[in-house]
Amino acid sequence: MPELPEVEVVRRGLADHVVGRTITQALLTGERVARRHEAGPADLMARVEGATVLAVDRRGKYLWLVLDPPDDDPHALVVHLGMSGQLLVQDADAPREKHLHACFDFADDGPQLRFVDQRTFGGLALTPLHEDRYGVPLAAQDDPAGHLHGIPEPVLHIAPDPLEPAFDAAGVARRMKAKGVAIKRLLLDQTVVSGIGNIYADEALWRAQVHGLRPASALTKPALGRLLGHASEVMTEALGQGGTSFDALYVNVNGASGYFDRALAVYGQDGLPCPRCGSTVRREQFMNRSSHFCPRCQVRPRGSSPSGSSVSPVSPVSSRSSTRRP
DNA sequence: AGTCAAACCTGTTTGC
DNA sequence: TGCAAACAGGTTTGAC
Repeated sequence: MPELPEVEVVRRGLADHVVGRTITQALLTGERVARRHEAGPADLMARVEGATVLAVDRRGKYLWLVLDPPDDDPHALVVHLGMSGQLLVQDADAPREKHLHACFDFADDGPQLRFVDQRTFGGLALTPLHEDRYGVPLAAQDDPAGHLHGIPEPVLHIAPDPLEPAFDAAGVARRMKAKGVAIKRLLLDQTVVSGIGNIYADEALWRAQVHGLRPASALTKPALGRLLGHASEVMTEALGQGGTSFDALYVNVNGASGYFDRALAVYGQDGLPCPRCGSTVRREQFMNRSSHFCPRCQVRPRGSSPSGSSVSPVSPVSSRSSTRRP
């Protein structure tokens, strides 16, 4: 479940279902799921045994279980869902998923935590926590339980996401303004701002009426600030709908889908009318991925092919075409 | 340094 | 109908 709202849905599910529980056994299948864990899957399995889950934190698309291990050396179990990863809370006797790669049992004999991943771009790693470069304190004073927070090693290079207190929109806008690269590239660059993927990049650009190929330096700082505001807003709205899912691959810890796909303006809507002006939404390849945009609301920068002089005015419409999902 | 394509995978949809 | 190609929410790597 890739982008920020979907990962946050999972984080909340884990906070409800695994915090406070003690792991009695971990079972990882194959080498690949722990390929980012230097010491290998056997080491990971051995070291989480007996650990209690203190909290579940997230930055961008990364999430991690803060562990209180028996040897008192604070660590986090970092999870990235990749393109198709799922964390599921399942009864121990529930059938084994086809792409199950990791399974955690708890001392209370309650439901298991399972990591299921069809495409195996996701994975698990056990790493120490570090002081944040961006302002999250290693020991969170405002945590009533006194739990250790901070940022795990594989997440240190990731910038804050728009939904966390450490996010500095003006600072990000300033950094973007200094670059001559396409604005969509920066929205997707997790070291500039994290959590935004292909869906919410396209939706934020549409809301801001900016074409993704526009050089960031050609936008004003206020315009960049507005774009980041739209990104934050669209992801908050998606979170309120349980995230975006087109199929059963993107589900919460209970296996349920979110509903934000019904509210998408451009992503996956090629050939359908723009909800704002009625022009036909286009899909084009740029940056090696599909980009969806309204050719009228989002003016292509000069010089980018195909030459964009063929945009004809279309009278505004007040409601969506019937070809859209009702 | 910055940009691009390829690589990592499996499954589904689309096109001939 | 069958088969192949294209495509999918992400990140990292290495080659220019």
